[in-house]
Amino acid sequence: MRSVDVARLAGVSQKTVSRVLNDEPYVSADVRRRVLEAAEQLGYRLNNAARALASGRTRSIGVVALGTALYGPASLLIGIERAARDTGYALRVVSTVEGDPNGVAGAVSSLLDQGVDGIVISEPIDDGPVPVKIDVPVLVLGAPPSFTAPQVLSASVRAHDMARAATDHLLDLGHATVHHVAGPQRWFAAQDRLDGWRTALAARDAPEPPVFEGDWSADSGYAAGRQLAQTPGVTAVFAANDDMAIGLIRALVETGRRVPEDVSVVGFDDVPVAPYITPPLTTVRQPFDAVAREGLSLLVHAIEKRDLPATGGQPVDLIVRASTAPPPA
Amino acid sequence: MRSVDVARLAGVSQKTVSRVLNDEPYVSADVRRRVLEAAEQLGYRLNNAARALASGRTRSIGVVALGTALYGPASLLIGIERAARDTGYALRVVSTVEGDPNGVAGAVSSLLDQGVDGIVISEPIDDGPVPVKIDVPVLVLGAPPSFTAPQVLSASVRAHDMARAATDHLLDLGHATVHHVAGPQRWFAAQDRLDGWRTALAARDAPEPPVFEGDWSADSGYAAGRQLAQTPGVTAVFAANDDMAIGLIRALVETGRRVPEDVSVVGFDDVPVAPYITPPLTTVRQPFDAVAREGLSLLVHAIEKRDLPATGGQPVDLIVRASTAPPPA
DNA sequence: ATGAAAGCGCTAACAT
DNA sequence: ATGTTAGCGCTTTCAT
Repeated sequence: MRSVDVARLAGVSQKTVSRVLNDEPYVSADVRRRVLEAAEQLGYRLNNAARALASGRTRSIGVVALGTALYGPASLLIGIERAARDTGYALRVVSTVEGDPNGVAGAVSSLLDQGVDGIVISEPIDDGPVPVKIDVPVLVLGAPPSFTAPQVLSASVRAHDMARAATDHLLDLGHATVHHVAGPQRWFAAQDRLDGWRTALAARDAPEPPVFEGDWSADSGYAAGRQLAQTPGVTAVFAANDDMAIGLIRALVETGRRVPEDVSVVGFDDVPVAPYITPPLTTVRQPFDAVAREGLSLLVHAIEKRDLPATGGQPVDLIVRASTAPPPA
Repeated sequence: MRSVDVARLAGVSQKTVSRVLNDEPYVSADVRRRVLEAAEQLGYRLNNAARALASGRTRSIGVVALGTALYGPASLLIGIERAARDTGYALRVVSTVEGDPNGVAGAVSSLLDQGVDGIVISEPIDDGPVPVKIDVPVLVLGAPPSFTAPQVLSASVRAHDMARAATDHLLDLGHATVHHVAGPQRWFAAQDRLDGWRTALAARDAPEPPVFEGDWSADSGYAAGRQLAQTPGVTAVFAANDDMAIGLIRALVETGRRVPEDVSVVGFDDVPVAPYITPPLTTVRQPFDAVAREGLSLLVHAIEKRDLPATGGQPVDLIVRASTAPPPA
């Protein structure tokens, strides 16, 4: 079934059907109603391929996501989906696998093959340059813009500020310094958090202890914890995500350290179980939805060159629970 | 740029370019090489909209996902993406929001508007009938087939068997019965787990205690735990997911019950932090990737009417850690 | 306010 | 093994 069938039934031209279905002006109310009725009756849907071919626009946005169910990336993806839906764009998703040599470049290329009006690269890993010629606007969420494209937009997830707030919280409590269990440094997200931590320490002239680099897993947090437990003078640790914080706490407790009496721990993300582990975890919550909305409105603006909605910066959301306390006397 | 440009550069007809780029037979090696070179040199990509329009196939699969970052749904989505990619289909994602009156029907409709060759409905919520005429094959993951479509396939996530194994484990340990903290019963996934639990109890003639219904959150598990703590005779609890199990354990511990000495707890999912909470959680691991691969190969088969790869059933993966033990004497 | 005609860039069907 | 000819079902452009 095609729009001509609808046209015939409504007694108008095919073009008029097109006008009505695209909400174009200059259609009389009566004709509009008749067309809508005919379409309804026929169960007609516009053919998207034909639309895309004729107009050169696909009305879709491609997302390069990380192929992981980790809370942060997964939440951001959900946020992007919601935001995209609100803008009227469909979503095409490709994910990159860690260690894939093609990485982001391959993912972007596959989106370009599919045809998209814009691309979102969600918290990419630092894979080196992306050697793909991109001719649509690109939004990079949570990484420095480093792509070859006519328009590269970026929206910050403000991980730096949040990491700084987490570290400051510990410093405010009286700790002489704060240790850091970092995420894998190939991730920009991990780099940002480490930088924020570093900035906070520097601002107070606190010594910067060596960093433990994990891989986001509770497993790696646990390993870091075993080492930290043997390191003298550790009274406060900032972990780059909650999972590592949880592994860390487990290691600390197993080796006889009390949390928070002996060692304070702060996580990052505020995963849903954070309030229910022992002890309830102090952490910082990322405004995924706000970041996604803000970023997508930039992207859609770039695609359509339309008016840009104002965006208010999000406050950093530090959630103090029971895993942090002043240092032991 | 169009394929004719490539054809001109390679000195062949446009159709030959089409042949080469679609890996069709009857092209000489030499011509193939020349075409590929010309395409490469021009940075040419096939126009997907034109392809779709001409062929009637979009080479894409639509997914109706749940708009949540919960570990289970998120993992399944990742699995679907990976599996789809392996089959050569692009992915279009729409998510349903809990409580959306349009629900699955709206999501499916939007996929149909976009144009997809097949649809995957991932662990849907029981929203009642889906009043959409679907003319492409539909794969339903983890729910009874209840859609109007020419071909409804379904792949089981085997939650029933897994719930049964979890319950059996507790019964094997000597517990007289097992309490259940269920997921929201509007979710088929929650219904399945409850059924599996019920089946296990019935098979041993164990009494079936009243069920606590949570909402998957640690929060609701905690609430159930506070109540369970006041219920006499509770020595074993099976929670429908790990998050609820974690909240549950917290409540139990807060009210002076030891886990597992007084009360054993089994979760469901094997979230990454499960080994690191206190006590390490006994749980059952879902084979998301296998389910997704199996389901998608069914779907692709239905789309292409091609040979169906053999699929081996997945064994139930019960992971016994420290949260379960025999009942107190 | 509405319509007619001309593509959009491919694939399908049919030559050769 | 390669080329030719028609569409696919819309939107665009230009009339009216």
